[in-house]
Amino acid sequence: MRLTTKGRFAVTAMIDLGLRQSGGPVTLAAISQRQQISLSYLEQLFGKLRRNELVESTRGPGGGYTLARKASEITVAEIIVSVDEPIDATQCGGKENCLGEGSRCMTHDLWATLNQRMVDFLTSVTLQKLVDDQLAKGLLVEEAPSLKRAISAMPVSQPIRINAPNSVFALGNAFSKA
Amino acid sequence: MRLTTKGRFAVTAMIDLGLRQSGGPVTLAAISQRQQISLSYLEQLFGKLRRNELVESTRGPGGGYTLARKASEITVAEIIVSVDEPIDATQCGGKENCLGEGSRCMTHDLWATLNQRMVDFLTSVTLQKLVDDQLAKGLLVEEAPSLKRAISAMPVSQPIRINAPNSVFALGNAFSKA
DNA sequence: TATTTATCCGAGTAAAACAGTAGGACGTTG
DNA sequence: CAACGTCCTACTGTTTTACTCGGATAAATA
Repeated sequence: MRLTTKGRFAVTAMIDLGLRQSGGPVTLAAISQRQQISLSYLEQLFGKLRRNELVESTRGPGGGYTLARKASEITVAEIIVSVDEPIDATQCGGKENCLGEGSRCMTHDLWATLNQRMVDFLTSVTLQKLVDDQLAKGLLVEEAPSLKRAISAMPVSQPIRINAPNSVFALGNAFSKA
Repeated sequence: MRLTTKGRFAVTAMIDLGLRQSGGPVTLAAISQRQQISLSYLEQLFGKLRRNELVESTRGPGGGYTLARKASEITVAEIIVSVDEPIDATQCGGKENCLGEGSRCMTHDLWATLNQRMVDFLTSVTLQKLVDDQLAKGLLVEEAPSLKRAISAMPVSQPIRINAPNSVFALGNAFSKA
């Protein structure tokens, strides 16, 4: 369970998808524009989401992505582990690297429990809930333009590059130090 | 709230300290040997722990570190934020960088809540509890040798270098993907 | 006073992960 | 076939992680 901007972007994009998929497949280009996430990056993320069977894709014109299941059956935890896939447990996984003794590495249980709490929480939050939250906030989802060619002359806002690993879970402001 | 091996080492070292401080100040060299953490690295960590007033130091021979408070009054959360100090919130902190609209960046509440849950949990765990857990596991804390010079000819086990960022919170095994 | 013990402290470093880009191949639709 | 849109691999710059190194400082002991 790792928590980075990658996971946040994935969740954000999935919300966007959940909000608009009623009108057929949603293109990454559209999500890219709305959410200010670079297209190539989205392609990476959705490749993983598709391989984890959270979304389905249809290619060619008119194509795009749709949710593979109902939004109420997709959890935030699933989204996050899909894109932020866990590297093989380098800690005290199976072997003894802490101290050869029979004792687990002292904090093992602590981290395991913490992780479980995080997973539990994120599992309890469905995509549907996040979508509803957005709708409740008065966000109005305008219909996708039926004219295919109406988009060409849009001012392409430059996506801002933030290149800061872990910039999400610098979530430390909740815990400022005196 | 960031979670790395640095935080884990700090907690581990603090447990070690909590277990042995009854016999006076504990040296980092001793912790280094017992917990297989490099001395220099420990110095870094304890520098932060001291500046955050979780430990106190006495210099010179016979010196070392002691807990600045009772172990029951030190939380794991404090230890972690001390060493893994939060970088300034690069997300959507105060300004609008998500989307200029009035809406917070869609997932803002989600991350804030998750973070709070993590903090709550880690705050609920005291160092005393972890120390007790270790004692309950039958770990026997041998007395520090009263002979000062009895240590010289010990086989110095080479600390293993693991240079793997985030290797702790690859805590993903609890959530393996089908 | 010299030596040993130990904490302090800043700078430096290799490897890794993060956040993204580049360039193209492949499949649909019109 | 051309436009569209997904697919895929590889590459890159930056930041962070996880350390090491060299020395300064302070306190006890010889």
